[in-house]
Amino acid sequence: MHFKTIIAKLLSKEVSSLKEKQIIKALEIPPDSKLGDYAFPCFLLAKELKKNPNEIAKNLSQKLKMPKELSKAEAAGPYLNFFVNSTFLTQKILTEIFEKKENFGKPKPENKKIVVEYSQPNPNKPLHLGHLRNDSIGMAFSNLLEFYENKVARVNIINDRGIHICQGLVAYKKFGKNSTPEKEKLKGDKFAGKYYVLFHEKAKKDETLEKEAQKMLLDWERKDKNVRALWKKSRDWALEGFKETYKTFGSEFDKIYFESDLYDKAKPLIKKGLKTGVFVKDDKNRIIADLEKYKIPNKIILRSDGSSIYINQDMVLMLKKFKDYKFDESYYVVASEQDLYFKQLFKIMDLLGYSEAKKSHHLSYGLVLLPEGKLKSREGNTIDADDLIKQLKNSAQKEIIKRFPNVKKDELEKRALKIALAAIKFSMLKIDSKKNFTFVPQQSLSFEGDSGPYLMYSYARAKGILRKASNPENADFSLLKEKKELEVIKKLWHFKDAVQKSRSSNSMHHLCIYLNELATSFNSFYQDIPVLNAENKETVKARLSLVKAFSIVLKKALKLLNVEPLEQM
RNA sequence: GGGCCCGUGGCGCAACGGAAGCGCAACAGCCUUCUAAGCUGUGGGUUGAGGGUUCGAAUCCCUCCGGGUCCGCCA
Repeated sequence: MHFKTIIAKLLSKEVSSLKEKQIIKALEIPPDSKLGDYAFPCFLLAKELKKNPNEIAKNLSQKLKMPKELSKAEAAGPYLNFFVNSTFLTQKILTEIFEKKENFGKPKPENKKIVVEYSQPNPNKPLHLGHLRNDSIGMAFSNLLEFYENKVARVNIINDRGIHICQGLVAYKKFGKNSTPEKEKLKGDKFAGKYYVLFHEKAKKDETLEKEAQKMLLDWERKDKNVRALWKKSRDWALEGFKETYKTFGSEFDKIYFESDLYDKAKPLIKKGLKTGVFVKDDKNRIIADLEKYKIPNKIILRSDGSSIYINQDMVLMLKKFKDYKFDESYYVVASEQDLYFKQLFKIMDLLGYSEAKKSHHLSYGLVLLPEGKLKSREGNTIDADDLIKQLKNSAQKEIIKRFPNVKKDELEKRALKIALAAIKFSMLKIDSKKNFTFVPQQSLSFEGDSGPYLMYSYARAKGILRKASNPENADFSLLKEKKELEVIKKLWHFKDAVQKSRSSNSMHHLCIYLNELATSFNSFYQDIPVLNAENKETVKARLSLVKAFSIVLKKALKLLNVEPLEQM
């Protein structure tokens, strides 16, 4: 039985006016665990009892008789604070962890099919800091959904069509001299990006370039052989580059969709919309979705010349995803700039009669900013994903060499990369996803304090102890009575709450903040309480069990965040 | 002009309507004992401003101020 239910049963005997359910709802978790594990706010009874809450709390604390699961109830001002029986809790939590292992803290299974779309790179620009936040969220959220026993499809969409693509191609054709990424020793996405930037430099002085790009777009749509061949070559270069970064960063996809396959397949949808009056022709001969009656700005669906608008491909893609995965839920991990766009997309598809729309959710996250302002790749005010990873990896290497001067080169590389990625991912996930993220290098890249490496370090310390001992069998958990031991156990107990908070708010920061608290409690324990040198063998075994339990939960949680822990660092 | 989001100690961030916390930075300590990427302590906040609702507001409502973002025959 859950502790809340036990407390509610206990209280409802004394407080006839409140039903058990109401009490369960009213129970809170005190801000500091020193105050208690659960709190009942006695304001709720003040009116009907005509007493002040402090008095009520005091009276109740004297009257209540504790069952075995609880140790005491203490009045603290207007709150009646309950303490769980720590021996009971320790036994329960540790037993559960060893039984369930990485399934400890698993919430009630949802058993749904879910599609998560994220990353959405642009083939004319290398991946940057914004993608790293996007991918971090997309991967971690997908992992979380899998923990709920959902079948998750991670998908990506490449916007490989349109005038911006042709701009890069024009520049390449004119100035590229049939060069290749190999010849210039550039990663494919960097190579493609170079010509896109070059186009905009040259186009400032030469207006014919823009016209050439427009002409190329028409040729592309006509499926001109030469244009298509060039286009495909360039796109594949970019994709090769992305693939490399994804592999390094740990972004994985079950499927990659291409806008070029989708953009012109919306005709039936548009026909349907016109027939049902969802779409109308406006005075400029454009087809628009009339959304004003829903207090959403109208959306253009087709240009006056009949050519496609970006949203066409997303309309098609939603149905394609459903065809491919029969999803119960579909998430779009896209920055908050596009809040309105997704409102429009979902409304339009809903009006067209597709129930997929109601299953679709925009997982909107705040922009990534630099202290000096917004990222603007065209103006060079950007942070390249590969560069950032490399830079962090270098500083991680330096730290490792300080500690292990004789570490082998490949081991050094491996560890440094994992530490670098942990730093990046954690710094991006620990902030409420709807909030803007200000990237302050000195802080975001820190290996200290509230950071990914801090968590890994705690894990490595735990593993360090476990390596030096044999597996603790038949430990007597009741020997764990130290305050610092109990603090860790209580944190382990709260793992599930953190998972559920992250799920219900669509933000991984709850889990991150929890993990930092968990690791802090462990480090404090580590500092004060000897494990291998405890006073007797039985205590050694009990403490080893605690260390092991901690390592199991932390490892699982890090994996949810898509952070790979190190056994040694 | 309208919509959405945000405003919490110097900086970056937490806080189911309930008892303002964490990390950097600053200052003072702790390595002959399981990894000091750590631990312990000190200082620092009328939660942008003003009203309202409530026993109780950082949190909900209104007004204002500041910042971001969107409102394209761009993607």
